[in-house]
Order: sequence, then structure tokens, then C-alpha cells
Amino acid sequence: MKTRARPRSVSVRDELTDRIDRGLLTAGTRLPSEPALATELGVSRATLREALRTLEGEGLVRRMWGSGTYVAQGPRVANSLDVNFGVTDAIRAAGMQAGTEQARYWFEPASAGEAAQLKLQPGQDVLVVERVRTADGKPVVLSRDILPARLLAHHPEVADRMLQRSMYEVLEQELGVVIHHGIATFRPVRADITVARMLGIPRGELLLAIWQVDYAEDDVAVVSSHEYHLAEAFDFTVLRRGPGRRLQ
Amino acid sequence: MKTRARPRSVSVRDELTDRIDRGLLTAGTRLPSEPALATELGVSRATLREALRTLEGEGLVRRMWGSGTYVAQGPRVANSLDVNFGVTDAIRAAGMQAGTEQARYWFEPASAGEAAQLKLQPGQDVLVVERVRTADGKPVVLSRDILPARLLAHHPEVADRMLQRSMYEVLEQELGVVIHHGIATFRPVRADITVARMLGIPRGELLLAIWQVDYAEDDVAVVSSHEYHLAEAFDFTVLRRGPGRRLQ
DNA sequence: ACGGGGAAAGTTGTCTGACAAATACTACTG
DNA sequence: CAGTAGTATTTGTCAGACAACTTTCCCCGT
Repeated sequence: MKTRARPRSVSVRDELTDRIDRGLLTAGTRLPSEPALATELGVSRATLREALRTLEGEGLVRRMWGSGTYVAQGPRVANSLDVNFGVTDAIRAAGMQAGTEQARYWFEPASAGEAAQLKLQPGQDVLVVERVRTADGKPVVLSRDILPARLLAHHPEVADRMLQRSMYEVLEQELGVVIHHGIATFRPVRADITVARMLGIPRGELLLAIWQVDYAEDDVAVVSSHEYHLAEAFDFTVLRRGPGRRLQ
Repeated sequence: MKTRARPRSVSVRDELTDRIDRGLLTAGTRLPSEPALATELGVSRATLREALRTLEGEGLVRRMWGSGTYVAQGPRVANSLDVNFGVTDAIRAAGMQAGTEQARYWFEPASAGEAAQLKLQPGQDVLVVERVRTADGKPVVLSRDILPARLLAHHPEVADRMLQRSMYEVLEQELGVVIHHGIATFRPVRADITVARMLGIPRGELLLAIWQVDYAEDDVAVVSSHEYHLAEAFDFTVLRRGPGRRLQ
């Protein structure tokens, strides 16, 4: 509603990432010196340095004492598990068309495990959204998203829209809930009879099971997801930073 | 050798992360104000702010304009794929004892694929280190690490030490090569006869295959690894930031 | 002509002091 | 008791200066 008064250093950061993403600043090139860039952007050197520091943390630039600041010829990973949230993003990142089949939802009391993950009292209602996701029309993922029913207490009709659109989009745009981070655990599994039937594959087929809990900015658990991915559908990638940085 | 002249802000950052990790600063508590902390640590406020900015980028603290800086009640993930490099770390993070069996190495000309990953001319020599890693004595991972032979042109005896110790340790301490980041891709596979025999499991058993390329700070490819993890051995976890931050 | 050494210029790191903007707290008023 | 205005606290930003480090290039000796 009101124009979020955000620090100027954030605007500077966005401006610079924009220049890099648009190819205006190509990998390896040296940025103008800090005093020069600061005057060009109309901020003080201190503010510019704040922005540069974050960019360095994100791995977009490298600063070398006495030499200059350079655009990192960094990795730009397509389907990165740690940035591409949600199945929709993953499918699109692979260059395919994301779709949905056999979508349905229902309300039920939370099981003990679900209640613990979402920090609810056992027995409180949760909404379960079950979908088979398709890439170019072919079933690739079975997902079950579980969220506290109280989130849509005043907007029960929102559940319908979750069947077709990305859950994160709906949460943010219709309910004002912004996901801040999530913790995903995964392991290989074999398809049991239920999953196999829904994905239209033989029993025992190779799957990657991903179990994930997403949190809002204030560390409130919002969604607990279970996903079963076809092994051949797409590869997952993770950008690993470090090592060493903060181990011990 | 020489007293690494590292910026003071880095020392301050390490000091603060240390206090947080040791539980001296618990989650949710507010840090002293910037002027106070700066004098306590013996640096200027500007330097302290540099350190705080990186800590914020790493998600360890949250800064709120006009209110204060708070220790994030963030996730502290044990076996996180994006920070725990290497099998040794992963095994130790699971609270088990890391060991090695059937370790051997040899030199051979790089295949076309390996040459492309490591940016070598096809046919240039690479060192291949093959190991079966054990957790509490039980085989859990088969790993093959491939690196350019020129890295140890002047220290051929270093290869021996790679058989027992962590490859990252040896690279850093004996060859001065620091790994800056890596890109890991993974997918579920079934054990073929070769892998099954080495891990002592039946053919067709569930494995997680991880293929990874590690880079030095200047984006030179250093190691290409292939790993086969027993599915039941340990779960992998990824901390996902976002979504939204920098998509598009 | 060539190589090495060193001064000079350029760039990032740090310091100091001050003010602006946002938030938390407090006392006052209805 | 609730609401409000004012005050104190805290982070964000600014300005200028100097220190530490890197790169460049000129000069000198060989």
C-alpha cells in the first residue's frame, strides 16, 4: 500500500544486479572505481560499498584490495534446487511447459508428524493439496502440499486457485504470505503402487522423494510438501559455496 | 608463511560468527548497538558494518532500521549439501566415523567429457582417485575424483596422501589450491554390477549419483567428482533461499 | 636492447564525526 | 484506560581523509 521506504543501498544493489543481468556489465570486466561509481549513481561511497558487499556475498562481483571490483564470471545455474522454488520453476527452467493433472484438495486433521513440522496442535485442521504435475504434458511429479487451514480461514475459495497455479504465487498474491526460506531433504526411493498408478509408471520405478518445509520471514512454518519426482525427468543441481567458510 | 594480511572486517565477521556458533549470542537476542559493538571490538563503526552486512547476507543476523540488529533464529542444517563439501564432512555431520577402503589412484589421458569439464585438451593426463568411503566401518559411498595431473607435476607424492585424507584438505594444505565453489548435479540410479561389487550390495540397489565440478577462486576447474551414495546411508538437505530474490 | 628496481598513480580498506530516518519508549492528556 | 505527542535510541547515509595494497610505468644499471 504505502511506498515501502527501503534503504537506498538496496536500490543501488538492484540497479547493479540489473546491469549485470542485462549484460551491460559482462563477466570479468572491472567496475568503475568506488568514488566514480558512487557519484554516477548519486550516492555516497559508504552506501555504494554496502551494496557492493551484498553483491559480493551473492557471488556476483569480486573485490580485490588495491586492484578493483570485477564482475564475477560466476556460475548461473538453470535448475538450481537452492533457488528455484517449487515444481513450476523447475519445469520451466528445464525449458518445458508446466501443467497440472488430477488436482484435488481436502481438509483433514493434522497427523502427529505434520503437526510437529508446522508447529500446530495435533488434530488442528490442515489443507492438503494433491497434484500431478506435467512437463510438456507428461506426468513427472506427484506433489502433496500441506498447510494450516487457518491461513485461509477468511478466504476458503483460495484453495481452488491453488489447484492450477503455483502455490507460492497464490500464497503471496492472495494471502500476503511471503516464503522466506525452506529446508528440503531428499533421497532416492522406489515407486509404491499408489504413486506409480498416479504417475502412470510401473511399480518400483526410480523416484527422487523431496520432503520440504517452507518458512515465512518470522520463521513461522507455512507449508510442508512431499514430492515424488521421476528420476529421468530432470536433473537437480546445487551450487555449493565454500568449503570452509563456516565449518568449525 | 607470511602473515596473511586479511581485512579487519573479516576478522570481525569471524569473531561474531564464533560467538553465535558457541551460543554466546543466542537466537533472537539483540546485539549491542553499532557504536557500542564497534568500540568493544576495537574497530570503527564502518568496519563493523561491513562485517554485519556479510553476516546478514549469510542469514546469521537480521538488521532492522531504527530498532537494532538481531541474531536470526535461522536454520542450522547438519548435512547441508550446499555447505558440507565432500563425503568426509557429510559422514561426520551425521555423527559417524569416516573411513576409507579400497583406495587407489592412477594416471590416464582425459576422456573427451572430462577434458571439457576441466577445460583441458583431450588426451592430457588426469589423476583419478577412486575410494570406497565408510561410515562406522560400513561402505556407503563410492567416489572417483578426477583432477588435472599438472596440479601435482612437482609434487607427485601428494597423490598418496589423497587416498586417506579429505581431498579438499590435501589440495589446500599441500598444493595451496583453495576450492571456492562447486556445482553438483544428482539423480537416483540403480547400482550396476561394478558399483554393487565395490560397495558390497546387490545389483540394482538404490543409489544417489552425484556428479560435481569444483572451481578455484579464479573459476579454474580443479576437480571433477563422481559419487555413488547408498540411498539409506544418510539424507541430504538443502537450504533454499528465496524464492524471488533474483529470479528474472 | 633488455631486465630489474622503485617511485607514482590508482583502488579498496579503514577511520572519524556528523546528520537523517525509522523505531521504541515514556510521559502526558483526554 | 486509550491515544498521542515528544524524546531517546538505533540503523542508514553522508563527507572527507588517510592507510594498505596493487598495478603501471619510468628510470637506471647491465
